[in-house]
Amino acid sequence: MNTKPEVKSPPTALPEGYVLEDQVGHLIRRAHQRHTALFLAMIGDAQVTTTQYAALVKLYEMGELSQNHLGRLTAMDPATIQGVIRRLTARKLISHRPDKNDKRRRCLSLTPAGRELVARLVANGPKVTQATLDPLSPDEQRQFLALLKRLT
Amino acid sequence: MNTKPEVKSPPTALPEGYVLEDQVGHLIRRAHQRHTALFLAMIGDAQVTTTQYAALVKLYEMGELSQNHLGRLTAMDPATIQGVIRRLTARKLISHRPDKNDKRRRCLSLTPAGRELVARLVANGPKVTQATLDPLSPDEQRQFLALLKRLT
DNA sequence: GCAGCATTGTTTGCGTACAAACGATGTGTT
DNA sequence: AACACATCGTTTGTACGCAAACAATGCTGC
Repeated sequence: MNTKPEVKSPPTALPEGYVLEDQVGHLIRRAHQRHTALFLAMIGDAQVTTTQYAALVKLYEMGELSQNHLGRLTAMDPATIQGVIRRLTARKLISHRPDKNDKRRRCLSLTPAGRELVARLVANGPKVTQATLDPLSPDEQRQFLALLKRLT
Repeated sequence: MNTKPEVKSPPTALPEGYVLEDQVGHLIRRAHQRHTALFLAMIGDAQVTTTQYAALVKLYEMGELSQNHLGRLTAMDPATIQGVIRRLTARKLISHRPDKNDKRRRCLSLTPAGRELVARLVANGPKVTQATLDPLSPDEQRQFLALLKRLT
């Protein structure tokens, strides 16, 4: 028993009522962790991450897109979307061809396998959303989503 | 003639009302991105990330902690907290000594420089929180935090 | 035409985030 | 004591996330 029972108050106290666990940033981070875990557990056997899923769904929805444009639509910067697309291309879920009018661009689109995968995974999308929001009542879920949407 | 001008509707439509941008996961991810950006811009000149800040504040508050224990208190798994502590130790903000009773443990604590830094940064903590929640009214902020807290 | 500026995509470097496997140590059971 | 099992911290490998710098290409104004 060498640990002193009272290590409680630091030399300088934290600001009144400042509790790390109650800070928005910390709560958002933990909610994000929880959602990611639920997603990976529920989305299906395919090894697809949340960001990969977002890219695939957006391509499914929009058809052909340039890489940076897709990144903007899914909130990924150019360096990040580059890696995501590289991995999905390596798995033959995405194909690309040069743009006719703009030699800088890569026109991205889903392969048949990619379309098939999205069609299969998207059925589980709402289930993941529901599981994430499960601790809240339907009314609270609507409130939460409305407020969260304004914080972006 | 196989070039179809209309790439609009995918071979199989997405589920009714399924909009990627409205999914909780996507919204939480973007809120997290926004908060991180605000934090880095507002927390001060010190090059400290959100997770490093969490570790430092928790050590300030609790005194001496083992590495994994600190990880649990800040929602980081052993592999993640290891990297965080390694970097903070390299910057001489954290020191460690072996535990007398348990040879597996590293007893972590803040150095004087670490305590000084926390005391300085923590003053900006509430400002970051406020900036993050700024789009909401005070009432909405309370609602949002109460709901968010239940999603963890 | 062309000079300046913007955009596209790439690379490097750093920092989370987590799964999986590992060696060392602690603990509880028999 | 010996065994099984849990916990502590580490390492490796993969995947975001972003800053910064870069070359290639496009665009706009003069």
